[in-house]
Amino acid sequence: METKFNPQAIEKDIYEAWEKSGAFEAHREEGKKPFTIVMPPPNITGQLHMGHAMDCTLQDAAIRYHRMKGDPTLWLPGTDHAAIATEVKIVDKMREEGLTKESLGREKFLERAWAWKEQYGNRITMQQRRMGTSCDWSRERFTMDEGCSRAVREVFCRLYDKGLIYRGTRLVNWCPCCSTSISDAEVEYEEKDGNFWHLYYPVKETGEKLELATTRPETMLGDTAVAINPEDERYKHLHGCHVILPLLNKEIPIVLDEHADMTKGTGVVKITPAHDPNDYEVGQRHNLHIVRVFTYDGRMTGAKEKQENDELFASGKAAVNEPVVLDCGPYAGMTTMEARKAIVKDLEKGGYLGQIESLKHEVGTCYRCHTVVEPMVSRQWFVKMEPLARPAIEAVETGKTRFVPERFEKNYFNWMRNIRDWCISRQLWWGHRIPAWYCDDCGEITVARQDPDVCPKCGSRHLKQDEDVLDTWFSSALWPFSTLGWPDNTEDLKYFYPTTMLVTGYDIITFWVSRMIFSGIECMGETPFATVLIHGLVRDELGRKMSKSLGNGVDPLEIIDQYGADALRFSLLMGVSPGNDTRFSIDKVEAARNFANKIWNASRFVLMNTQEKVEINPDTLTMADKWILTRFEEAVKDISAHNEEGDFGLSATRIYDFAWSEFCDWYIEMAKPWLLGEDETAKRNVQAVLLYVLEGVLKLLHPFMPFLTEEVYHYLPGTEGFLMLKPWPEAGKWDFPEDLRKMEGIMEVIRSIRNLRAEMNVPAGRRTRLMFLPKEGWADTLNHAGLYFARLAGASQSSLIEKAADVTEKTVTTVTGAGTVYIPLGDLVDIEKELARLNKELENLTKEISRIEGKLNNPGFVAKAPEALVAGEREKLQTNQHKLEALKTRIEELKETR
RNA sequence: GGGGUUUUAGCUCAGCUGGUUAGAGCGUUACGUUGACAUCGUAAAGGUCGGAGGUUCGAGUCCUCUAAACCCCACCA
Repeated sequence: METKFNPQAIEKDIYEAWEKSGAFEAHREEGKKPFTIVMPPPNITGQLHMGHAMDCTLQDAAIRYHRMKGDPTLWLPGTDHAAIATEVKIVDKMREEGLTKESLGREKFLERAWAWKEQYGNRITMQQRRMGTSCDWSRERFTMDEGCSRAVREVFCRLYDKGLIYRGTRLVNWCPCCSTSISDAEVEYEEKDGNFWHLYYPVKETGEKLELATTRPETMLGDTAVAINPEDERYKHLHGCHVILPLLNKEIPIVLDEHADMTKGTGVVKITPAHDPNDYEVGQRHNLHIVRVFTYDGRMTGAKEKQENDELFASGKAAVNEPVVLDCGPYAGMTTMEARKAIVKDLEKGGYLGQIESLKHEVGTCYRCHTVVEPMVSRQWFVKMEPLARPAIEAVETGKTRFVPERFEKNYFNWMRNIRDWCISRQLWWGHRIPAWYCDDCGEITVARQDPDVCPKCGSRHLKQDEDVLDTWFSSALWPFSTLGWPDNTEDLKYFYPTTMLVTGYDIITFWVSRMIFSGIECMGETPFATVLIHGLVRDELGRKMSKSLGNGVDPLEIIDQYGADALRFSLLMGVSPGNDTRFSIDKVEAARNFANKIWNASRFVLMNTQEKVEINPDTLTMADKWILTRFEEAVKDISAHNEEGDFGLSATRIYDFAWSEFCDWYIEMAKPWLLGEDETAKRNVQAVLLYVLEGVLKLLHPFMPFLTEEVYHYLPGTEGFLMLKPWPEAGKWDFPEDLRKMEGIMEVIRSIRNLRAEMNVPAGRRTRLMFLPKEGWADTLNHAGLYFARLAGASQSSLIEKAADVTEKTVTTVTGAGTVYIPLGDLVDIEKELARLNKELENLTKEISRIEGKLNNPGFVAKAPEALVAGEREKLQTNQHKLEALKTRIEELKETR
């Protein structure tokens, strides 16, 4: 073994060996409860980032832990086609070549998209392999593969047949840049500077000027009413009147509606049903015309759009509330921002413009391209949410699905209880095409599992499939069961559904988690997972979100190349608590790398001293052996418990502390004298314990640092096969509380001596004699610890004395729970300094004693605190009183000698 | 407007159902290469746990109020 752990040299080989051997593959074992995770499928848009790395690490830790525990485990991987995100990327790339979607045509475009999927999908799975991901690649899926597509179509048809999917003309969020509708969840709000333009609309009947305010004057061409509150005293006289819409000179009604808030502005609102969600609803209530003035790519409509629209109406195929399109005349073809300027200017000219206030307001933007979204009335497909949301809410209320940490339930409920119908159609080409056909002859809509040849109503062959595709989340919503073979009732589906745990970030609870829950209940009759383990975001060193635009993203692969996958994984777990964001820093990675190296070298040490497998002989164990075995089992219990809870941050910290501080810094150091000594029994003892605990440490650490532990395991004598398939350590074999107590007493003595030596500036190389005046019950233990004092406390010789008076030389002293330690230091001892030091110790001790006494003299404490606690305090008091006595005696002695 | 998170050592963060003198890593200081490891060891300095009340024998931990930072949802014509 090399003196340094070199991850680059081993990771690739180990991963290939694992994968080739089939170690990742899931096996159904009837009668045993499986542990199942479906991996959140990364988008095929690019490459993995730190968020994926964390997601992946958490899942792999859970999977490896359960695999070692003997649960049949399935971790099902895959990728997501990410309709809009991928399409945007492909179009961008085409633009560089001077191509457009339209010039290429749908078919050619899709060819490109599949090629893209091939390239980037593979790149992602390669990256996942580098992370050490132990998922079952034989079951890898893609949201647009044949099976998933079949599931999508099946769900679409079922919901359609039940009336839960419908086509309707509604106001939707429209991204003019991506040129598609997007769902409510895909709108992000950003604060932007804007203005409040006050406008005057003349009242036809009275001639007065009605003042109102708007943030979007360019929509005024589409106004089909103004609203006032029915209760508003200021405008009672206007009930039933009309206003003349400036610029267009068009008469529109004044309607009475609650939406008009008397306390805001003038209490008058202009109503643009085609381009504002609230106005749309007002329009529905009052049966207003809907006039569309924007094109789908964000410009003002003109003669061309109007003509198309007129033709639609003429053909009789217009929807019930199909909007009318306005030819905006001089504004036609302008972008909305250009039109805004022009219209404001013209309003001013006409004397219709009042004051302009500036304000900040939240503006909806597209989550993909951050273009301001335009609410638009258009014909889309929707999922009726209310009936689906109800059981999904109940599933979480009743605990069938549990969020960890629990607080994220509130997010979920908040979203689900205020849910609106889900717009699922997208005006894109990359995705699952909507399985609906329109008959050119009779207008019948056919939704079918199999592509129809003829119209089932009129028998016509002139069928056209809907041009749109489905929202990418429609297929991801089915992921927990579509990937297991649904709609067929496969063996995998029967055995692994519902899955055990879903691991994901809090940012996609609404997008994804909620939709999987209602889809699972709807299609499978059962919630798709028992636990949702939520983690936070990985931020940069300054706490900022990692993003392309900031250029502060860190590529996981670069970190792996430099420090190894284990270091990266461990750094993403250490000190992380569930649901909270974490900052990525190279310092943490280095700390993790150092830890890996520490384990490597500890293993190297054990192996240099142990050539063959040695079994533990319980009869010959020393105090130190029993101590480490007991502490090991405590670590096993704690780590197992944290793993069960999905609290891997605590597990990682615990194994770090146990391995480094207790095993390396203490036990290995205490083992050295025995290994170098003559006593063969003692030597074998220590070898056995070293091997045993090391193997245990490797197992406990394996879920977090799989490569290192697997590699080292192979060097251990008497091992064969993969560590990843070995059983998880069990506690319950070793428990020596008495030796634990003694050992800790000795450790305190050693620490005190080291402390004293440092304080007295004793050169590290200078060995000194030690004399102990033991406290009752400790003589034997101290006597047997000579080797440890020699090794760990710089003792040349240690001996017991019976009374303080036996000390005849100049010494410094430290008082411990096990007794008083005298260190003859000759010339190094300055009596005055020593007295000052001891007096300070005395002071501290006195304070501590009075604190405990205060506690014990409190009748409430003695009466109400648990007995064990009170007893503990009493014992502590006693120990400290002993120390105090010893200290006082020592001070007196010193005073005499001066 | 509704909801949530965070606030603990110079920095990054742990601290489970309230119970030793509040911990770790990094950084700082001093000493140290004793054959596993300088990607190391030993020791030290550093915190009235954002503030104010309260509950309790006992509060970093529970409750109320409050301050600051951040996030989610809804809305702003």
